[in-house]
Amino acid sequence: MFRATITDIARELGLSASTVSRALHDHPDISEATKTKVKEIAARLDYFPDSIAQGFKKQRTSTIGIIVPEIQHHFFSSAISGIEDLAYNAGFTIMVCQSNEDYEREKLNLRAMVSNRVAGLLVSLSQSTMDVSHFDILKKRKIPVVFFDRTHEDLTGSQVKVDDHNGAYQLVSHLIDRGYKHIAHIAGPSNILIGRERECGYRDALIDRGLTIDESLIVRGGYRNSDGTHGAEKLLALPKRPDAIFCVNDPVALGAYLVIKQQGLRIPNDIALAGFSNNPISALIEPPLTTVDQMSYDIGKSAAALLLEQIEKGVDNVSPVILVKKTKLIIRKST
Amino acid sequence: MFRATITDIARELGLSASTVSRALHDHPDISEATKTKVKEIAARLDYFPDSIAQGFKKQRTSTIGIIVPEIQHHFFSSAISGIEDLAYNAGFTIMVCQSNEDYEREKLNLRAMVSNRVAGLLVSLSQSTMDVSHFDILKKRKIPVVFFDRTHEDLTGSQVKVDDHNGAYQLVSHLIDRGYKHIAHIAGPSNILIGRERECGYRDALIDRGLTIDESLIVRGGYRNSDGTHGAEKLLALPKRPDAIFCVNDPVALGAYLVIKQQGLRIPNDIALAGFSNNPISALIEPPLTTVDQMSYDIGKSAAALLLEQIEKGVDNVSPVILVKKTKLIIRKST
DNA sequence: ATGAAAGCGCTAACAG
DNA sequence: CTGTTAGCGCTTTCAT
Repeated sequence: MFRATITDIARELGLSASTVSRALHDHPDISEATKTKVKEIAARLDYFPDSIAQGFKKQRTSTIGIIVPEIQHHFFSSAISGIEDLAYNAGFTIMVCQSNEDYEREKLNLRAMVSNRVAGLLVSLSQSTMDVSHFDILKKRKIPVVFFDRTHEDLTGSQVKVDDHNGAYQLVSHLIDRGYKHIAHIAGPSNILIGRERECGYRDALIDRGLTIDESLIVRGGYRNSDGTHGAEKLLALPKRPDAIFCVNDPVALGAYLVIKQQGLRIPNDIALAGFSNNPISALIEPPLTTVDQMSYDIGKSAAALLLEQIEKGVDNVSPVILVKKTKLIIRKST
Repeated sequence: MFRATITDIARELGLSASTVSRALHDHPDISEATKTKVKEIAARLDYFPDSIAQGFKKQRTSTIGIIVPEIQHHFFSSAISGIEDLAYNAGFTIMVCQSNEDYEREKLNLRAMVSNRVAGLLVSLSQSTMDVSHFDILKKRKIPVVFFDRTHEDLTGSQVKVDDHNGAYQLVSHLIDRGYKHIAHIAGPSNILIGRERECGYRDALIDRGLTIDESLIVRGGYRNSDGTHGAEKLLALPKRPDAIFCVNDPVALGAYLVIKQQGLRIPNDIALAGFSNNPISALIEPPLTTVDQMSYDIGKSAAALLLEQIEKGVDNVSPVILVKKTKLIIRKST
């Protein structure tokens, strides 16, 4: 039940705590001789720094906070994995909260993060977040933040996302090329940019190819499985059934997939289906799903890299950027 | 750039910091009048406690540490989600590290957790962890810990897992009932208990039903997708091909699934396939996979509940338990 | 019912 | 090259 502190090492060697601290940090002022001695004793006593004490003193920890809607959503768990890998290599640990798509919980998560003096924050918004002013506190406290994937137009910090508009545009163009004429869209909520941009890509593709937009073919929901189920049920009940459905993301597409199968319809013969995100599961269903690769792991890594830069250089010395990654259309048998 | 502290509130009211601290914590000594005043000012100044300072003072934070092999594995991300939900309700936040199945990284993760003075730790071992003595530090520091899913026989703390032996036994019995005679097993590494117990369940089921065990039908690997691929390749190249394969978990089964499909074999007609964990993906492939439900989210919640109890009552006042959850056999078309 | 004071472990002026 | 000192925000014992 003994925990070695810097003072223990100092006492052992008849040095001061500050010298030991400096030696441990390879401060140039300290002689090689003492550095060696200090490190020797440190190793012998199995000393390792108390991150909490350091964080307290320095007013900032080596922890990166992450707020996502749902941890178990593949896109996010994969992004978190990318963040963790990068953070680990930079000597940071991650603290994760999930908003469960709930605005109030997102606000509390944010407080917890600030309260824990995270060095920086990585955020993907909940689908129910309309107002983003709670993030103002970060600017006030000079806490670096990078938003990824689920962003909002009123946000001022850096952002990392894929080119949602273009990804959707390409996908819908592909559907048109295949000869589909009545292409429906199960859209996301309009407060979150990715939802709006994917819908916009969908609309623009139709318009550019001379097709008319039928508003009854656009149903709006959230980003979850169940939203796909409900959306598909509505669409399939339409008097003139669509011949293709483009879903705002893969979880929604999978929800739709189940409904289509249940109703005994064949994909793509009776109705084509496409998603967005390229979850691993989409390659394995039968038929495999056409989708847009969103490079979740890379998005996580890029967002973390941007954040680390801000942490290192100071939030005031880095101007916010919006990093837009290219998507890749993955054509499979569902279209 | 102003952050209200307890001292600010104290100054504002002409009180001492200690009184304010007590008022904020609803200490019985403090009069209702001052409590009200303090809370009023606290709200006005948008005060909220500095968790780091609290943790520093109290020698323990309100953070629960989690170490898992891979965050993006559905079983783990789902368990983490369960942990986070429970932790959130109890006023804790979670800190997550992934070992990437690497023993050395697991050791460093552990240090980071201790260094961050987590209130308690939830651990699932990496597949390369043979020796678990690095966890001794937790006992020395009296840090509560609960191991879940991937455990090891030398571990002393509490554990939460499913009845792996029975789950495998039931599954293999089902295969025998179906008439399969040459049932192969792609097994996990033997250092981790779940691997050994699932294998044991497999062996016992065969023996109890009077079938002989053919060691050449047992191939050993890890817990990842690629292990399933390699395992299946070996098994399918055998002179006498097995008529069924039971895989140590769903990711491995999916790796095997791809190989079987690639080789043009039909499931289950040419060869049956079964997994373990009931990843959502396993219900959606064609044919859907027979598997064993492992209730990942619940395992996470139960482990977290056990941990919180230890944190609350003190690690010395709770005797370690091993919680074994019942599994549920999910029979689908792949068998 | 409230205050004074000490201290958790570490770092960083400032001083020598 | 090394030591002294102060203090980060909070809790808690001991006074009053």
